[in-house]
Amino acid sequence: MLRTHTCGELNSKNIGEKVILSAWVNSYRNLGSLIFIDLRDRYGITQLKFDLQNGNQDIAEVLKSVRNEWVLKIEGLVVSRDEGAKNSKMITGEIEVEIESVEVLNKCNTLPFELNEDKAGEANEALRLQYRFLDLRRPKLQEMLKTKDLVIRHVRSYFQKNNFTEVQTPILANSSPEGARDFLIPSRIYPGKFYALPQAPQQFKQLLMVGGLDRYFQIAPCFRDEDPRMDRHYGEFYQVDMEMSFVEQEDIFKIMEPLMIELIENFSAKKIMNLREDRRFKQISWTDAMNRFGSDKPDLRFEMEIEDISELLSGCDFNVFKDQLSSGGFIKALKVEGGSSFSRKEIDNIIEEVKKKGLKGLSYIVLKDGVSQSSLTKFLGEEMINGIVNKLSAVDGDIIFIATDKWRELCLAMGHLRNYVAEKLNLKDNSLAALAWIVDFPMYEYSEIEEGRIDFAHNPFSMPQGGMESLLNKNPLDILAYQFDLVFNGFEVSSGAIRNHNPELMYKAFELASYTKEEVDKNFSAMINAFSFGAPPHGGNAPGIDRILMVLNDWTSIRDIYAFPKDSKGKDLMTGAPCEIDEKLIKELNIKINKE
RNA sequence: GGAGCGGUAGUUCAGUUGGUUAGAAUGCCUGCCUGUCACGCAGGAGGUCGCGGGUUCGAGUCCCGUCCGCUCCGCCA
Repeated sequence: MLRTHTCGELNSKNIGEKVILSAWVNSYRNLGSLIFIDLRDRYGITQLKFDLQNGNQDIAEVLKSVRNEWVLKIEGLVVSRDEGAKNSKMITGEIEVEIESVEVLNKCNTLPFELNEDKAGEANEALRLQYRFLDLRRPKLQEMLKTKDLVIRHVRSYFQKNNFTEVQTPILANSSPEGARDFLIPSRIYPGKFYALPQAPQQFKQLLMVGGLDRYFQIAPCFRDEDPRMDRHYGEFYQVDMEMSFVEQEDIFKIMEPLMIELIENFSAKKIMNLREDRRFKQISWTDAMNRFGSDKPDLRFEMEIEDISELLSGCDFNVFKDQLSSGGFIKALKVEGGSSFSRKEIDNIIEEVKKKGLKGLSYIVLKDGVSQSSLTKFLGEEMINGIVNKLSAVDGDIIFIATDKWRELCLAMGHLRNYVAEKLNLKDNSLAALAWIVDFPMYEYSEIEEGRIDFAHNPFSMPQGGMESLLNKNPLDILAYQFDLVFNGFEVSSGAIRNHNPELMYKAFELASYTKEEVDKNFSAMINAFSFGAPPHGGNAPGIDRILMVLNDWTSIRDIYAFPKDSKGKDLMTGAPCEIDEKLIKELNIKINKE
């Protein structure tokens, strides 16, 4: 037998028992004639002791040679620690185990980095990734994997309770022309043809609705070959994918909201704010979010709203503003409470920061010692400056930032400014959870690739609000979609939509984005064909499980949420993937490698 | 593809205006130590300062190139 107990469960009730423990050496303290060894497993730490002077000398010799992270099996007697030798910080601190026999189950090389980050700081991530199996021994990562498991269990049981069926959709799927870059898999049986790993089970889950499943969910792997970000893991990630039939947008919200609240309450200490009176989530239209917060994923833990002052300055003589207004641009302002204390250098840094977003300049009004100072005064005059100050209800001690540009660029730049300043002023309070739905996304936008062309703003499969009538009569750029995101502390944690289930509507929707019927048939034949066999109205959404965990735990890197993450260039530093492949296999797949 | 920051002992980092033999903590090795719990004390080993070139009497430090990592932009409906 290798163990009778784990290292986290022995206490004063076990005093007098003979036990067997097998685990890792967390640390050892050789006092000369007495040795203490902390034995660690997933469950905790138990202190072992042995009298080197008076005890069995064979055992003493073994114990003296023991080093960190060796794997030991010991048999011993649970004894009470002397008063004063008890350790209240340890769960097992009332007792210790007197070693009666020891077996070294395995030794350990000198570690490539300190497992205890208190000793030399947390090691370089690349090194930790290379030795991920060691990194995983640290309590922090043990805790993460445990929490992730509990969250997924919670999600599963929630959907099962609500009559959803979990279905596994294919991993070997078709390449789709929309969206992200695909991972391709060459077909051996059909030379020159490829499978693609699904970017999301989007099409399959909609086909499940046509198949009458009514309520589907899956902890679904998704694959996208795009460069990573701190909140975006390279290559693969998991979504809680769900879809429902015979529902409107509100029905999806009503299923998702209690789940999100449960997750936050069960798996974080965050206090949920920003709820409506009826405990429902607030909804902000996309246009509103852009105008007020300069982002389609605003951080709502703090107020600080952007104000439009275009009208106020419509008669101004300042050429920069005048020109922008006359060519359809806007002027927006952001008040930062207490911002008058920013130094000249801090303000310069802030200006540099928003210039990264394409803004040509940023003006400001400082309200200090009862007067307003601004380089704009000589262009706008006292009266207009006062007008701006009044409109923003600014008081002494505040600073107002002002910028002008085309609407979209201006919104995003002001949003970046809002975020940057909030971080600087520590307004992002991690003890809070602010969620909201961003709704009414535009269906179409001007293409960024081709001048004048209209393209889908997001998902071509979303239902346009107003249906066929909108598609026929409205300016495409004014058509909204039943498409929504869930934002949580400034992160987009879910994205969803009511789908377009009507073939005629779908052809028309694609037509407005300059797709011919032939192109639609070619690329989306499975969907369109299925929808012409009595597809029910349906919709759903897909929260990113890793991103939610990241936000819940205030982790600053999504890689921390994976047992075996890729680095930011898509490499697995531990296994070496991706790697070169045997010539034979390549030949069999009928592909050629161009090694230029 | 572009930008910013970084790369010095096994690990985490410091290293001034270019100037003697490149330091600290921790880890590793040896010795001492009976109540430690991040044990303590004493000693020791350990460095191609990412790599290549250049400037200089002299380069970890300055310049050029290059590789690697992280973050951001592009990209990701």
